[in-house]
Amino acid sequence: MTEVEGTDTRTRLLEAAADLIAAAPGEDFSLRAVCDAAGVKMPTLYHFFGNKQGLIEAVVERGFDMYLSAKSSTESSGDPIQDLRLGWDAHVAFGLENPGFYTLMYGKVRPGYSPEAQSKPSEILRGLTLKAEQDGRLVVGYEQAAAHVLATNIGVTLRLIIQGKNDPELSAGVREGVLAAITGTGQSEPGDGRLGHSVIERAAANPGILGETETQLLIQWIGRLGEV
Amino acid sequence: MTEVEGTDTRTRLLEAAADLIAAAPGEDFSLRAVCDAAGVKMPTLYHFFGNKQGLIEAVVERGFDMYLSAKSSTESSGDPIQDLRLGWDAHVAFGLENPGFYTLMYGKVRPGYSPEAQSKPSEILRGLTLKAEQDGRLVVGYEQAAAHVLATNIGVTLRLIIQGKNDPELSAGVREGVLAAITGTGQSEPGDGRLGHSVIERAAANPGILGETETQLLIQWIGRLGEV
DNA sequence: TCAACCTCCGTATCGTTGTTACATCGGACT
DNA sequence: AGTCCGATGTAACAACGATACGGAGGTTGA
Repeated sequence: MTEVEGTDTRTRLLEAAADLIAAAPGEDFSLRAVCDAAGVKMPTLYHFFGNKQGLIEAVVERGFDMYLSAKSSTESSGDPIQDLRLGWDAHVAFGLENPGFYTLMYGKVRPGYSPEAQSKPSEILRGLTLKAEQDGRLVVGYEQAAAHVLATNIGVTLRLIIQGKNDPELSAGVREGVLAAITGTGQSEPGDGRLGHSVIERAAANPGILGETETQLLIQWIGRLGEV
Repeated sequence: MTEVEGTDTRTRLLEAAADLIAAAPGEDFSLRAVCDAAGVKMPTLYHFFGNKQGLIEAVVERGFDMYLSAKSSTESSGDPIQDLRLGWDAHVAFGLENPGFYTLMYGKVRPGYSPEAQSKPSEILRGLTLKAEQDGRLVVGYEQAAAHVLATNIGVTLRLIIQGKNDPELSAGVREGVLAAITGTGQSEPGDGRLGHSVIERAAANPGILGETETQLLIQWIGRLGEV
């Protein structure tokens, strides 16, 4: 810009690239456009990022940071399954709000290609399923459960991005189906250590029936029943 | 070329493009390479396909034909749910065997972009879920069920392509979870009168755990959950 | 102090890409 | 025979990613 530019060049390039990507999702943006927006020539960009892929990865990493900071603020209900639910919704919401970033992060499908930054959210997800497993809530291994959740969560989000409009019913439907599948809801025998899980799942899946506080209380009470 | 060329030029271009795409998934192939492989100059390609996108769409359409012919040969069990299962597996198998085609068909994620040829398989899918609905097998609308199946099926397939190796456990797990979700099997049905009985009995048997009023409230809430 | 050095950045250029204007050839129809 | 149209080639364009090269400015070390 003609104004003073307090931010350093690298950051300016990164933000310019992020803007262009957000404006036109996909990776079909021009490095020259990025340089123009940042008020710099191309070798400068190459100096900082090596090549286009380097710039994209830096942008993606930045996107994941945004995603994680947006996610970490809304994820700690105590109940791991409920955390999975919140994480699912946060994932979908981020994808719909930032389709440009999201398609770069999860929409690029090449065999063997998995951005470095993807590992962090996956780690968090596995942490949640591990906790759920330790609580005896899963009927499949925690890694299997995490893969199950991840694949479907991405699938739904990409689908929603493609069709442009959000579809809470689809997202919630798939989400509950997935959670039911990994928790074995409906197949649990009384007294097998998973007391009341179907009730909890059902209540949490439909917060409108009981209301948020009642649902939370219900989960808490059933937990106390199970402890004894 | 020097050899005889029985196939017509358009087909040769199509096959050359398909080969290049299959060799290096994605759409980052050169039109000149296609022309060289087909023994033709570029204006010929433009004469038949207009532009690169046109060529890609033609290749995609060809891919869908392959997919459908591979699918239709293994899909008629009479039972719509079982057909969905077979269709799911055929979908995954095709994606893993033809990642190049598949990523072009379903891996391209741009808001509002949906290849023409995609509508055919989606139509078939909706036909199956409609039949299932008419048979009274679904607990959600057939369109919702179809969207549910499609999003997860694509999600799993893309995931398997990315991680290179097949994972029948993941595919089957998600598949059964999805089918359970749309058919209602494995989940406690609304109004089946059994939701939370073990919880209620335990609470009623031990009024000291929650206290009288809480227990009463719990029973009431679970009743409301079951009514819906 | 001064020369070596490193970071940052511009000039100019290269090879490749998608795309198009224009010309050519050959068969089909009138 | 003449005209038209589909199919193909020649040549060129602009935009792209990438790179070789050089220079300005500050920092460092003897």
